[in-house]
Amino acid sequence: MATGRTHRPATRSRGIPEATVARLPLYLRALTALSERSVPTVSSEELAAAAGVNSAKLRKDFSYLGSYGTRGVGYDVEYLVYQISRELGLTQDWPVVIVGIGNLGAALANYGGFASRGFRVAALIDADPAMAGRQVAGIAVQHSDDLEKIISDNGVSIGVITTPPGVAQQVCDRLVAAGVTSILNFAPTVLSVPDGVDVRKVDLSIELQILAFHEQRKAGEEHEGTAAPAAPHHDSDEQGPDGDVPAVMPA
Amino acid sequence: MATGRTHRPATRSRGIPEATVARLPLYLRALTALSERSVPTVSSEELAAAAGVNSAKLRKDFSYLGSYGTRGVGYDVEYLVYQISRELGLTQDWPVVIVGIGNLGAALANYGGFASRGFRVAALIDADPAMAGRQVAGIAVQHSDDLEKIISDNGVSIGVITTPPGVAQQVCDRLVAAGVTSILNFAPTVLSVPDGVDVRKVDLSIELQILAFHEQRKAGEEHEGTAAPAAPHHDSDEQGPDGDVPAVMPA
DNA sequence: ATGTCTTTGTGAACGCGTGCACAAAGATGG
DNA sequence: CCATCTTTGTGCACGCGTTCACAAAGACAT
Repeated sequence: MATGRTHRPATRSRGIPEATVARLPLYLRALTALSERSVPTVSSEELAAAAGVNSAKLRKDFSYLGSYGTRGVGYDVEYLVYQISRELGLTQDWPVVIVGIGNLGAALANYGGFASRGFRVAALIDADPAMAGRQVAGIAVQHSDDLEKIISDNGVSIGVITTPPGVAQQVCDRLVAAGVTSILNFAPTVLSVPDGVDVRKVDLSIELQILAFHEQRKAGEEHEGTAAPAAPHHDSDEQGPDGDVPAVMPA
Repeated sequence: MATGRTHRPATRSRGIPEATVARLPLYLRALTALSERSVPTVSSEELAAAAGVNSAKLRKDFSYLGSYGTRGVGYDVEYLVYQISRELGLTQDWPVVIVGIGNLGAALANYGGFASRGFRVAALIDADPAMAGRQVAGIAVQHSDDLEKIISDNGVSIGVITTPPGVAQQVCDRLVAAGVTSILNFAPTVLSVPDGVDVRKVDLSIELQILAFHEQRKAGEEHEGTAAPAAPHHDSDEQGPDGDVPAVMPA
């Protein structure tokens, strides 16, 4: 995970724990791979190994969905694929808009994972007039002036923000006002949204810093010297005011 | 968040809880913004609001680092920036390699967040001979034949994998064998690594599916009809064998 | 110096998530 | 029909993370 985790605090939606929901896509991916190899059934042990989790955890996760297994045999792959897909809401079509077509936005637009599994890129939106009309991943980029109309015309409820951090909150506000209730945020900003709107963030910078922490732990542990100076040197090299950086997010 | 979270199971490194480590980058970002506005001190309440967390949680987090605040006043911004940076290991230089220079790899190479905060893109690596020598973000792409040499010559310990999922495990194995001990994985694959190697994954597809789950919950709840058919229709539209997709990850 | 006011640091309780370990259930063979 | 074997589903205990609530600590004014 990426990931960060900023959405519903501790609300368990209809008995399915949040931690379980976060693992269902993992199971689904492993099951889809088995399905493509025409494997009919799979045991919790095998599937758990494929998904990289504990088998007891997997069984408990599935128990929240219902009793879909057969003791002594395992789980029917096709049936489970369908059940999980349905539970995750992937049997319906989810139109998605991407706002901010820089390097990252373009990469996501080209991302094959959108097309499969019910997600469909309904529109690409950018504030730069020079971008409007250009084709990215076979889709014409539209200007952000038309954001509200695009959202309502397409019935979009999921938005992806890949803008510079300085404008992320404004974009978010407009998306929410237009009817979007789920946001995937790639900009390094804390978004504030009204109740009922889910935000998940993906933050490369944070992931790297967490890795660096553990890396330092692994490498260090012998030379615990170098006391802290009283006047720290403020290590960011002052690369201009925040909020007007290229297209992908700065630290 | 993002991300998913697959690294150290429950090991608390020297008393700092994993959950706290994951929030330190958030605090650091908020503090850096304050620092740029020359704000001298900040209270736990203000800083918590800026970072989007509970103030009690923030105070407890900081208490693991030591007593850096002043009662009745708050925290010294500059001092705290330094302390957190040091704790996260950001006062040293971390050379990073990116393997797989497709759309996403290129986007990350251009990502400003690398340059600041101690991270430096030491090399870009791709398996395609046609890519070798081309400049991406001002850095020459090198062929993956030289992966081991690049790692050891630059003393790289952090690797970023943005390859198609079919080759992610091989790339991972080679990175680890060459000395990399922290991996940020963007490929939708479960990587298996030996003990002592940290893996964090960022998975767009999983994040979207989690959003879809909650979105379905919000929208539904009234028409709980449409019983499950016995023979599910296997909704992925069979877009070819897994493992040979463009450059960014499929579902 | 003393009192008041603000804000930190933390003890304690609670809830969620994880993993063990086993009983129940069904398949399979004789 | 019965015995055996495999695998699920889950009760239970434990540990981590979160939050409340308050005592301790310092700033500041008088």
